[in-house]
Amino acid sequence: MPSATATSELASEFRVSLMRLGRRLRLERPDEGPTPTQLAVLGTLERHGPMTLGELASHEKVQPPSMTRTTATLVERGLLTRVTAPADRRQVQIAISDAGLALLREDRKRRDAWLAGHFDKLTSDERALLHQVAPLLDRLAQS
Amino acid sequence: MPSATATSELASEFRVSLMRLGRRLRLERPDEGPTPTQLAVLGTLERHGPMTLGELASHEKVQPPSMTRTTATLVERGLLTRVTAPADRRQVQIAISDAGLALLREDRKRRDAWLAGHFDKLTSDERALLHQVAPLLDRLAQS
DNA sequence: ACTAACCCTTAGCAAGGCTAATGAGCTACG
DNA sequence: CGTAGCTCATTAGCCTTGCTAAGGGTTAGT
Repeated sequence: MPSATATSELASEFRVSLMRLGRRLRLERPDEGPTPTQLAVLGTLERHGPMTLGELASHEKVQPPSMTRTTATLVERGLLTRVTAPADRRQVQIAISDAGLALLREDRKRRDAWLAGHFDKLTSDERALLHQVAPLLDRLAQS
Repeated sequence: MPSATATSELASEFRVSLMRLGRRLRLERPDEGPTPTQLAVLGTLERHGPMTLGELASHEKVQPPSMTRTTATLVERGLLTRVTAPADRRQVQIAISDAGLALLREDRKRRDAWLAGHFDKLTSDERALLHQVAPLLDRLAQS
């Protein structure tokens, strides 16, 4: 049974570790390729299909203006398509384009290289741990 | 035995989840209090004791100029002390001040409130999972 | 038909990464 | 010694990516 202190301590260390790994991952970005934020958007659209800008924003835990800008960049590069929703013309439907899909797949091989590389060095127990923890992170992010 | 695809997929989803939770955590910041970056620095200094700016930067996975700026802000607010190292006067010793310690402790209660709060809602298995995974994240960040 | 609510965008700000170039201090070697 | 070169930190300046506030177009409700 964890004491209150232990829980708070866990929360604190966990958060710091999270941030460090986030920064470390950011370092792996090649200069040409998409940024982590952009990649997250592409990945989400690939996994969940087209959605409105607002849905996408709330999914990614950012405010709509931030998503407007992020998607604008990606549309400019032809990686997303963006059409006014026919049913409700206030909304904008965002979808990943073929070019986006291609880039995503090609990029993933390279992008996740070191992470996957290091994953390979983990024991299978540790890998299983990460596998279990990913949805948990999402549940925390949702709450 | 995980296939190459599964490993890469795990890496990818894990990364996206990581980013989302990071953003979600960022939202919890009160307007007055220290930012996540600042808090990470304070926490690291509390846990590991005084160190030079360079050590701190490499510990936190940022470049020295970034750490110069971050610490400058914190020194200005009296949360860190900063003295030229006597042995090597190029170096700067950074330490957390009493005010910094006080703020850190007081703030942790509040800051980690929702995370700890949600931790409390997890099963103890899940909590154990997070406990195991924090050092793992650090190992990945180090590599 | 008017008003209210909603979705997105525009404008502008802050935090916090980065690189490149500079300054100050140490070290090693002729 | 003295100087040439390295190392640590800083300065200057850039970019991304969060945010809020305010505004425009669209829809829905009375």
